Amino acid sequence: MADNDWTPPPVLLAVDLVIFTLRDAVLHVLLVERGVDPFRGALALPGGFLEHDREGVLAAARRELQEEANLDASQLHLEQLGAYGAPDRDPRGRVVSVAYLAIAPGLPEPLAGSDAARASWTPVPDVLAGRAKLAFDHRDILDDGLERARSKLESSALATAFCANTFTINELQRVYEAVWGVELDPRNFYRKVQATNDFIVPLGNERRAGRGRPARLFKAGNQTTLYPPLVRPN
Amino acid sequence: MADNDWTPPPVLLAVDLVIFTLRDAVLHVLLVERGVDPFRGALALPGGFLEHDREGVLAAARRELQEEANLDASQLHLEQLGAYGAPDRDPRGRVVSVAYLAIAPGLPEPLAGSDAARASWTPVPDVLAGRAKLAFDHRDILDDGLERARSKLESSALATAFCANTFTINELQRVYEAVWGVELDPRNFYRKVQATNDFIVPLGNERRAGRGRPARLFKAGNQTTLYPPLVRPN
DNA sequence: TCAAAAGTGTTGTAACTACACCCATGA
DNA sequence: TCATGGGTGTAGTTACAACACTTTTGA
Repeated sequence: MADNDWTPPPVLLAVDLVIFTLRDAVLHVLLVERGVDPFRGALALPGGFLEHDREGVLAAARRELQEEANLDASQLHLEQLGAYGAPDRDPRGRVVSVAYLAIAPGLPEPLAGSDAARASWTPVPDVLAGRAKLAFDHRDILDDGLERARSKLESSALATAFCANTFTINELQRVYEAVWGVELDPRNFYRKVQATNDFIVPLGNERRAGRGRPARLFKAGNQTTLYPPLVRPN
Repeated sequence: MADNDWTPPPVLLAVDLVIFTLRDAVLHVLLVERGVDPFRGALALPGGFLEHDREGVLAAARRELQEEANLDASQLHLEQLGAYGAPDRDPRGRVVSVAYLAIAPGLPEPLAGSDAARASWTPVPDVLAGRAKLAFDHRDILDDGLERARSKLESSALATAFCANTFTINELQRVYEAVWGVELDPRNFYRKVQATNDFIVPLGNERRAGRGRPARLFKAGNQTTLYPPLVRPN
């Protein structure tokens, strides 16, 4: 912190959100179509500026989550990714953005709510393959968010944030497979997640899904760190 | 990114640095004594405001590293920790700070250079035990920086950033012990670091240190990720 | 009775902890 | 010749990938 009376240049502060969910066993990210220049018509991460100078950065992230995605931050996993402050990242002027990573369970309906009209779930593989171009440096932010999610699946119980209140072990496995982009052995996965103390807790009832043996239902346990970790292949 | 023409409130943007080094096998952090209110006389992380509105956040971190610590950023490990944006974190007004973690090799002299006069290396255990109080939310930032360093020692070659160009395996072990706050078995450590491909490379020569068998000298290899990781006990 | 999904057993191996032991040096 | 620190050998253990196998269901 500078110790003199010189006044530093103000910058505009924004928050951007990387919101992941799983839809049909594919990882999706919420993107909005921009209605104004720059990058009019391009896709961008949802986000916005701080509303007033008493609003905390985390509070702004929660507000945008509600406004742009109609999601309740208190029900979701939300963590900071970092600040993006390259001087030329926004052609309009000096904007520094603090990015957040949010994880939502798969939702039956795409989205509802006023501001969320332009928002849509986009398959992450489409973005990675370059089939969906992002505005500003949002591709970098998305890459960082994806890497954060991938690495936190290894050592934390983050995967349960992708699931509904109750889920089967197979559903949990699909989370790992979609985020990591790999296939896992269901038999080894089955034992590994159950061996980790209080990662998932059985509910006693089962779910019949057409054919095959019914799967036991689980809910998320209280454990936040996974020991031993589930290490991704490669 | 908001799509309207309303002008958001500007905030002041600062950078703060968590600079770690090892001195006499104890982890130290660089702290400066504040010369002005608020928190006059208290200790704080080195840092400062953005100098002009074309200065990138990373560039500001590098500049502060040079000005306040007389350290050359191109020689050091420097990575972003995150943004600290609680609305009441600075009593002077709305200041959002982007924190960086820097790792410096143990230096023979404390520090030299004009602005660095008030800066001094403080033992991290003193801060953790509450024997050195920090201004603002700098204690939180320090905690986050320490946790980041601890976890990156596990899976990256960060430990070599604490060492001089050439070092012995024992010196590398002291890095792990100081940062993790544990004791490690030197015989297992010896093999583990050498088994990791291109983590450290032997130089062929040795160092005599008074008594005992001379130790082989190594330099950092090109490997950045450690596989298998060195996992900390507990 | 067959396909599909859930769940169990077992083998071989990588990587680790713990500790006994030997080597090279200065005092 | 002893203390000190460098370096090697090895037994017991944990965790895991790979895959054969059994169980339970719907069609």
